[in-house]
Amino acid sequence: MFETLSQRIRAAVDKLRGRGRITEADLKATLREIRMSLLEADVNFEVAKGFVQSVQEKTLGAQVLESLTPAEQILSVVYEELVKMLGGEAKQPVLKSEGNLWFMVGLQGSGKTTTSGKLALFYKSKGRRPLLVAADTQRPAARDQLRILGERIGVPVLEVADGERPETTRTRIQQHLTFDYRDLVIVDTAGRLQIDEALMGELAKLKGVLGPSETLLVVDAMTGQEALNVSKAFEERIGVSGLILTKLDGDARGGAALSARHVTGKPIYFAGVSEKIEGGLEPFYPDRLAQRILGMGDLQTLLEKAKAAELEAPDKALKDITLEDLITQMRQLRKMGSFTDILGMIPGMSRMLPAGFQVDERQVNRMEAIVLSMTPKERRDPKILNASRRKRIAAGSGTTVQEVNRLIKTFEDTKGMMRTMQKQQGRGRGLFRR
RNA sequence: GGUCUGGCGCGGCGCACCAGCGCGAACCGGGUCAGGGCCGGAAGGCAGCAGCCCUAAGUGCCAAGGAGCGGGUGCCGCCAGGAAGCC
Repeated sequence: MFETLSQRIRAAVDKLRGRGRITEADLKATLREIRMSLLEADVNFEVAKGFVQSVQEKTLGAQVLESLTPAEQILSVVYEELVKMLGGEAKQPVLKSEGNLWFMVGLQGSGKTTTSGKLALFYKSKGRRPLLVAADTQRPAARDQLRILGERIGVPVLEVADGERPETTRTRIQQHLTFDYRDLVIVDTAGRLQIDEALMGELAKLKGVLGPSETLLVVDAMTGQEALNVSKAFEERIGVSGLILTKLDGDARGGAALSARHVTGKPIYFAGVSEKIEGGLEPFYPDRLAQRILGMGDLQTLLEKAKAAELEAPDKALKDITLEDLITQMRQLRKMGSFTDILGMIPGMSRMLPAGFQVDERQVNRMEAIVLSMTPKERRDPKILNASRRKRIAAGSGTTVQEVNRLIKTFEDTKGMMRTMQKQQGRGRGLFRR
């Protein structure tokens, strides 16, 4: 998917490559091509228009960075905007520690049932205990499908009876939970080939009775703009909290996927990337998709260059690592094994480490908890952490003020270290940033 | 009779009280509370930060609706006053 779009955008930008200067006319021509390719990819007209416009504004207003060619700069703006269009930060549905009830809605053929299975497996592998509910009261075949799926992935499936009333379904779910405790109930609702009033009414009623904590709309990415109308209808009649795009691996043009976030205003939680149940569903990452569209290789180097350029720009604030980066790194290292072992392998690293840097998994979890207890502002700018804030964070994360202090110290040290390394050789970046 | 003055009405413009919409609390608001914590042998409980949702004081937008205020306001309407001049 996106191959055509990807090629066309890159071709458009490539034309500017190797040029030292570009005029506004050049830019306009490029943007026009990008817009055309977006439209051809079936991106919503308004979205495409807005996209091109903000790229233009940003590009014209951009500060000229010496180390980047004009083409590279435009590409990086396009990338940023693309990420924004896709929803910016990746979002995930809210998971409480128990009593989660998720409603899967969508048209028949959107892959709703398969997706329910994938979701169940996804969370099962994360240590949750899911329960699938086959809630199509009219088509036994749909229930069979889910039952077979459930057996395959080892997740129990509760089937409704033909014409069963919502109240009965609710009671049966509750009964099931008393003898087999489950913390995530995924309700696979009935689907139709098209939107019809009767179905909507039924779903709305079932939703009212069950009171789901999330309502996930499954949308077939291949259906193009029509998918957006479907989304709107579901949002109006039933209310949707997030989207799951399926069949992203298909050869469709993908415009719907690109516009969905913008048009519906709902975050895309997951994307179905293969027909396989195992690993066929991935959390939706706007930045990764954007990278795929624009071509990974180009972007990797480009983003690094752009960041480096920013670092060198004298008055622009140094783009330091943030507390979140620190945690991401720690998580990765936690997965790989002992922290100190890894660092020890890097020549000269061990002596740069603050004393007492030994970290075990439990410790990393606690550090993570500390960061997670901070407000976004605090994570960005730890300087504002005064005594009362530290006290709050410690209490909220189940740690002590001393531990909070230690984390901040570690962070500051690391930051200092990064700066030194960047200044010294502009290399070594790879360790703490990807 | 008009020009002129005053009052009322209508219209316009301005203000912005209500309504509407948005933003809005690190902790010292509410809900939900991931992560982490606490109690417990366990089963289970409990407190609770961030986030998210809601809300307060605020604050911004709006000026179509409700209530009102203000004019170097209108070749607007009605009433009243009229010294001189002018038509």
